[in-house]
Amino acid sequence: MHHLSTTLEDGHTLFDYNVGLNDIVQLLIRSESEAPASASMTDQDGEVNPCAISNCKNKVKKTSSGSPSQPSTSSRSFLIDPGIGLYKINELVDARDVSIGAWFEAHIENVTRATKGHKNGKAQGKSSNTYKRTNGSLNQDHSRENANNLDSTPSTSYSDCMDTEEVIYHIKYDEYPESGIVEMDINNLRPRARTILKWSELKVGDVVMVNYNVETPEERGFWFDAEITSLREISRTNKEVHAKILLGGPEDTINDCKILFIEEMYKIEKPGAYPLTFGDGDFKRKSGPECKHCRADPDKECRFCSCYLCGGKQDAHMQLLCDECNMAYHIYCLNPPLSKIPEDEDWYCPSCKNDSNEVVKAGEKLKQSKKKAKMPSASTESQRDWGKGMACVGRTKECTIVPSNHYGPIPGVPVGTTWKFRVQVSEAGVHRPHVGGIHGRSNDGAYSLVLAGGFEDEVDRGDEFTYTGSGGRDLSGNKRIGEHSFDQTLTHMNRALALNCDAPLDDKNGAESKNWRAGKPVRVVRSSKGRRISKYAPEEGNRYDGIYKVVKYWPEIGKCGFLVWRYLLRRDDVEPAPWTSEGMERTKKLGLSVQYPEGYLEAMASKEKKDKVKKQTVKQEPTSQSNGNQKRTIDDGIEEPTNTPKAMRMGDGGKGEAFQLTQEQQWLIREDCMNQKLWDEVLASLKEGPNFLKKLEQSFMCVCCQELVYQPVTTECLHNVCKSCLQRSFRAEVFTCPACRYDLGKSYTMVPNKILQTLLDQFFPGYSKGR
DNA sequence: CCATGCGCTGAC
DNA sequence: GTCAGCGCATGG
Repeated sequence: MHHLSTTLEDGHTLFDYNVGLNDIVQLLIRSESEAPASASMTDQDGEVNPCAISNCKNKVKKTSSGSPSQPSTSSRSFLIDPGIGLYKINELVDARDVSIGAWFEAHIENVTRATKGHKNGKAQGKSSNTYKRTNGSLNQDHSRENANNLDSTPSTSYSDCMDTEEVIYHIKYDEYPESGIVEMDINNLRPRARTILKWSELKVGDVVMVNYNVETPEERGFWFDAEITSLREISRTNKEVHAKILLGGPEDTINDCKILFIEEMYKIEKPGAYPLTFGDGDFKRKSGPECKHCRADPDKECRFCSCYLCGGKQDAHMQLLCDECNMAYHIYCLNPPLSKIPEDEDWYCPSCKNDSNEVVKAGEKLKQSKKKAKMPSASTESQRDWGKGMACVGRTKECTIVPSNHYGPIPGVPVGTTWKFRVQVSEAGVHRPHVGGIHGRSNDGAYSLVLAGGFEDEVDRGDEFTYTGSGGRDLSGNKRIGEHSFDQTLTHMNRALALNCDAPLDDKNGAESKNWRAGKPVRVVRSSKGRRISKYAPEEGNRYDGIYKVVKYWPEIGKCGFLVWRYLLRRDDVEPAPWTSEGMERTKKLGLSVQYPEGYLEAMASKEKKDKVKKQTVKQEPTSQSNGNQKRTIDDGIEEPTNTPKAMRMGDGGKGEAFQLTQEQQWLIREDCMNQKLWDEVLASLKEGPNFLKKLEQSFMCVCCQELVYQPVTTECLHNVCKSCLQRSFRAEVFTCPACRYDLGKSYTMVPNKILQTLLDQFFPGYSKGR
């Protein structure tokens, strides 16, 4: 059983929630109308003495059974719901010097668990009375007639309650000389708080009640006492608040929690010091002169009914109360004044009012972000829909089998693979930037580049080519490429590419490698745009041509008249180049052809068809409008294109060349006997060539992180989960298999499957980088 | 956050 | 055919 408790000033502990089913707890009740300072209420140990409550007998409400005579017993059991430790007394059935509706502090002192089905529980022998919860409030059950004879009929209702599925709590309080039955309205639990705080009043050191959105490593969704430790103003009505969450004893305190949201904010003062009449929600907009707080005493200052602007209490019916700060305002004191009370439910005073445009209402999407507002499109009146074509689309997929800083081939992407658009090349992970020519990191190296014939003075001999760095272009006017207008420097991507060369970096004269093959590998993509200077460029789209190495790099004055950094790259790949006869044969075998974005060809075909129709019958009205919201779709043509190009039917990957396993891989697969079934399935797709790797990736995907398993633990139930994912699960005290919920047991030892890890590292080189 | 960028397409 | 100028991904 987990206790969440709060220590009161008087040293008592309040259990705030999570009192378990059938728990028996001890409860002390004290009256707010009887000052706790009263000597009769506090004994020598400083204990609150509940006897004080029964001292006054002038307000007696008799039970339906009539007699208020009480057996002298030392304990009582009551039913309450778990809560904050404060319960509202709705009905008094015994002498209490309190008025109906007053708030009491209930002190849960001790919790013991009663066994379900145990008829009398621990309360047996002592008196016990139980209440059953119905309709969300506590109603005394049919044992009420036993109230005056509890000892003789100890809790017939107790067993009744046990038969129900309701959660029942027994609260026992000590040394109560006269039996009394207090009905508790558990739906109206209020925090032990006294003063409503508004943001402006909140100070470091205040203790407030918070619930739900508290960022703590513990569970959410409960009430906490939070002692404010820091405050930072974000706006007039919003603050970033950090607090110390007080769960229970000092060891249960969580020191620095960011409070995301304070549901209700009350300052907790001395327990029992303030009549708890606030928070009923009915003083938002007053209709009469009566104020709950000052009782409309004209001499009494009251922030709830004195106009914040004129200070007057008059014309209460013309006062508005701010929903945020609860301050009162005469409608005629406002600037501009209002002629009548607004119909609208919510009203915010001038200092709390927010721009309604900034408010995100239920069901609405977030308002345009700052980023969006800063975008060039926000400040032009251009009507062009940039999202319609391929000019400005975003990715729809992301390559995750290798990290973005992966050197070398992308597993499953053979040389010769061709994509129509650069964004697809990015999605495949072959060359990530949409626009840039070089992908790299200035302190690491370059991973890939695109040959697109941007510089006339570049030479391409297929297995060797010269390349020019980036920069030196005038990009004013929000361009992505532009005129050469200044010298390039060996920084950013230029520096990255230079680092690939197996020679110490020299940003003045350049450098040449002694052993060019020792340099870092660069994936090279040739674009059809390069055709103007190179016969090796593909006819259409962007083709992956394999791995090259940087042989040397040097600065020179280019044809453009400015200094450029030039690089010599040489091919170093076992896969044949696409333009060789061997390569062409392989391309054919693998069925590699230009890949188009999903739906692209259909859309193009349907657009062409429409254009024809338009041309032929100019008078005819267009049939449908294209959907501007659908990116990646030139047109939402539904009809099947009449002559779908061959490439479409090919799909991706293609078929033909079977995937070859090395001897070692075959042996390792046989050794991984726990995954034999999975391997059998995967090996069945060996003949599908590149699809084999896709199948492999699917079969060994971790159910937790949805990525290829890393340091896989093969469970007894034959599932593969990343060790770190499984550890996370165990930390959350979930000791079952994440895939099938098979109980692994708390003491399960996680042994990574090294054979599987070796295999996956071979098939997907570098995938574990950054994991 | 800001700077960079060998694409892409509708409008002219 | 030419060209302005956009979103987006990426690195720093």
